[in-house]
Amino acid sequence: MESNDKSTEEKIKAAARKVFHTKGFAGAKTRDIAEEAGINLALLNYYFRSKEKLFEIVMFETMRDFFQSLASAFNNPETSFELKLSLVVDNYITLLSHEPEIPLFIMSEMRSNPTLLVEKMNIREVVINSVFGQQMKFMMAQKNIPEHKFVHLIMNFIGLTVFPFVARPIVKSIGNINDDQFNELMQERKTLIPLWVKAILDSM
Amino acid sequence: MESNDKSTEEKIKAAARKVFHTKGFAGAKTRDIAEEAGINLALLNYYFRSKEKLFEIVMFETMRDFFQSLASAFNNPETSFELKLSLVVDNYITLLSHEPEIPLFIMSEMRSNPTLLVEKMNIREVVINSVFGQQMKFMMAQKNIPEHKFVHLIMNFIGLTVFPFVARPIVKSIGNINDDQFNELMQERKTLIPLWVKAILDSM
DNA sequence: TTTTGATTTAATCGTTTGTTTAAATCAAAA
DNA sequence: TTTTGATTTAAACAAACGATTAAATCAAAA
Repeated sequence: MESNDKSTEEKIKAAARKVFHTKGFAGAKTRDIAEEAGINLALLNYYFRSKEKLFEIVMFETMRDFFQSLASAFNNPETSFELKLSLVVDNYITLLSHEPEIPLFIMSEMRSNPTLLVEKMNIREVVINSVFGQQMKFMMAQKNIPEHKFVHLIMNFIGLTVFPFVARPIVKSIGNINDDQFNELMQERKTLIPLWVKAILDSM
Repeated sequence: MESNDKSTEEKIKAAARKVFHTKGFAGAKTRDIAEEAGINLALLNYYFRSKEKLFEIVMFETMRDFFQSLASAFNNPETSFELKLSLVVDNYITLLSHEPEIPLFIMSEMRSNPTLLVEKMNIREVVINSVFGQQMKFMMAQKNIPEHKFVHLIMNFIGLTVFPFVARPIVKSIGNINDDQFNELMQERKTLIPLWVKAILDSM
């Protein structure tokens, strides 16, 4: 009973994750999720009280997946700034190669829910107070780069990594490539992005 | 009569643009649009046949705005590669400072409509066959940069420019800044991004 | 076996939402 | 002024959708 419980609940959650990620909250219909999970519509409301409740769970777990790999890699005190850079890029591209819809999903839903989601997991703390953040500020001080450029560099770093997944249809069109070739390009970026970030740093 | 026609039709289209841009197709309700336009609900179907039809018009005009400034700047044969780079970045950041929701809107709707929209305005032609594209390939040849890196460079260039607007809530949170300060940062990027792109090119 | 509580289903309810209809209003032409 | 056609509105329809209900099923405990 218990094992089947978990299985059904997980099955619904996995289906909800898939449908919410690809269609967004407003575009996802409870009947779509039920069909995707292979269950009756009423089961969805039996396990989770409502569409909203189910969505909150999916959103929370998605953001956890998305920011947790960042946070853990950012706070390893053993590794150098350069190594952490490579590790984070590697983690992200690996994660997004399996679930490429995550960034667009998060950004889209944030536009409807501007403050609430950002505050829940306070990204500012994760980024600024992390070992990585401190190492980066130290390096900027060494190179006489003004403090306010910190945000620019974070934007560049995350943008170079995440943007291709957000703009995947356009990228595939411009490069005239399929999904496999797109993933190959992203694998290449694991080594290229750290080089580019360093080049940007040196140019400032 | 005629002048009032146009005025009402434009008023509806402007309202639709605003609501579609911020809520997406599925999240936008025809009643929201009617209220935003200050008109009766039935008027929407009187001027435009349906929600879908109205959406198609908004989407077409939005993509035209978004890619046309690109295309025209890309195909000026007078300007050098470096100057074109600066002009395109400047155009884009100016446009997006006024309508920051456009990129997220386009990307979100593409996920529901993968092929149709990309094919309509064939971005590949605009980018690859443009003077800018040819100048870039020439420069890459001079620097012995392998051809397949072309897509990487385009991703970097557009990503550095567009991504901050897509991730605006997160950027504002990380930088602990308000909308005005965000726009200031974007103004700075008008001069910074061309420098960074050159730094990236030199590192390859 | 019978009982009990959890799980699953079919059917339906009430609201939202896109669209239509029929009538009212208005501005210009006759 | 009357007429005509375009414009606008109030009201309602029909389908989609989120949620609930009541009954059926099933697995384990008594």
